[in-house]
Amino acid sequence: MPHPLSQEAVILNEDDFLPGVALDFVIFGFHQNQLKILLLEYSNTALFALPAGFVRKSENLNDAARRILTERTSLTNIYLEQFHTFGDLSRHDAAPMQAIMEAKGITPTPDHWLLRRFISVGYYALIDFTQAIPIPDSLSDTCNWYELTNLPELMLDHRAIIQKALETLRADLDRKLVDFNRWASPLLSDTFTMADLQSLYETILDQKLRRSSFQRKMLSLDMLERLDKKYSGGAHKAPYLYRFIEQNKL
Amino acid sequence: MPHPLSQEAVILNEDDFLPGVALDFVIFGFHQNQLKILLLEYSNTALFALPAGFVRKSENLNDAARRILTERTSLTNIYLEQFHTFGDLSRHDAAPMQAIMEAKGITPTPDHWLLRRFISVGYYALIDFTQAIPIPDSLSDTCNWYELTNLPELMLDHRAIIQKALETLRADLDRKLVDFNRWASPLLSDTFTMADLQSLYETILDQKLRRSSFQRKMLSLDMLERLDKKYSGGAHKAPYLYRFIEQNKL
DNA sequence: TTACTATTGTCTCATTTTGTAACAATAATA
DNA sequence: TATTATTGTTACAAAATGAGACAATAGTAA
Repeated sequence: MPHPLSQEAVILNEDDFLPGVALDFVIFGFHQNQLKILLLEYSNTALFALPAGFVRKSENLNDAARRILTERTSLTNIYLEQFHTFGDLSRHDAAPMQAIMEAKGITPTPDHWLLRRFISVGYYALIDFTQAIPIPDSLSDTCNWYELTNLPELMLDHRAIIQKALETLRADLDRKLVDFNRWASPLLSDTFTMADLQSLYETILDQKLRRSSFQRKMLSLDMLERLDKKYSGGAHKAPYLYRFIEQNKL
Repeated sequence: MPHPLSQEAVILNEDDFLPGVALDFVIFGFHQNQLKILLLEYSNTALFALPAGFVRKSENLNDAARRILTERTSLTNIYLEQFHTFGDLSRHDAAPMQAIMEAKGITPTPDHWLLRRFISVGYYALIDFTQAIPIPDSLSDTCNWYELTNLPELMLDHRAIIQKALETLRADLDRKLVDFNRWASPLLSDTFTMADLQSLYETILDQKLRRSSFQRKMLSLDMLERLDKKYSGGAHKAPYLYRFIEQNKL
């Protein structure tokens, strides 16, 4: 059952959007040692695809990215980063989109604007996937989380786009972690333990980290504020809770 | 005097290109401790701008970038890197382009495609500016090198684009230096001394580096091949010459 | 109450990397 | 032959990181 909000988009009007430009999103969802990705599934086509959208004619590129991200996840104020723009001719294949539209009962003319070539600006986001309410777009049936290690068959070059996003996220992690607290990003809860943070790192980087080195490094970044202890009920010493220092305190 | 090649482009046809997408180029030129940038000047307008271009309908984005770069510099096989895509509404101002066209004797209709909004994909390149033969495009009078530390007034957000390109180049320098020898990039001559290489680094990073540390670091990267000494005629010990190790030897 | 266990915060020491300066080698010149 | 500027390398200090040990402690089991 498509989300009611998505109905209006069926009448997506070519004239409302910048021509030739699309946005593709690699939305990483983290929770308890799991890293997932938000994908759309199209009816009767067995095609999975990254969430995507277009730029309104009087809308900033980055604002369009935030708008679309909110439309798909129901979340606002999300950590969002542009990582690459894709423009190979091999990306252009009208067939999948045509199949998708026909599955929705639409018969596009051969020169329908959605079948034309697009340059695609790639963005990635990182959120807690339990916080989001995935909402399909007008042409898709489902919008769900899939494990990064076990992705279904994807449209066109979408797997390569995911790979590039993951590499960028991994390379940027230290530097961009500071930005997390600029946004009310629901990635970690407001307070968290050092083990929580380490688990986030280990899941994204897909490698074990040394506990003492990790703690030393994180504390040296001067971005964490130590709070009270957390009595978790576990049969062991209680860890401290931490919070990202607010921007105006830095 | 416009270059003869540029005449054909006056009849730049909207139908040949992808709509809505432009490419902007920050072409860094290095030579003997100087870092310059290639800029176009438009007739009777006192407007300077980055070289730019459009993507043909049956051309890869990156191929378009190479083509345009060659058109402006007459150089092929250049180290070229996409760094960001710009899409703010504030970038869209038809007035400068209208002034430029009118200075060329063209009176565009108000909805002329060149006056519309574009999303701009930014690329940077790094070459030896003595190797290039700058060629103006169809709308500009001159195409010349300007010192990075003393740039003229630029159109729109072009100064911010340069700043972003420079930050990216500086951050990528170590990692991307390896790519130099994939291309027959005329940045350093085929063989060079360690001092030459250090001078390149110091000019781009705009900071002095320690000689012994630099040498140690460069040699540890295992990308340089030591050749014979260079007897320069200077009253001092002759330095070794180096060359980037060819890809297939790595 | 008292062991016992799992986890935590911190410390120590070894290793590696980097910063800094010194040194001898040497190619031209005076 | 002495002098000078520059080079390649080494030596040592300082800093960063890797790897493990240790005591502290919150619960559980006896």
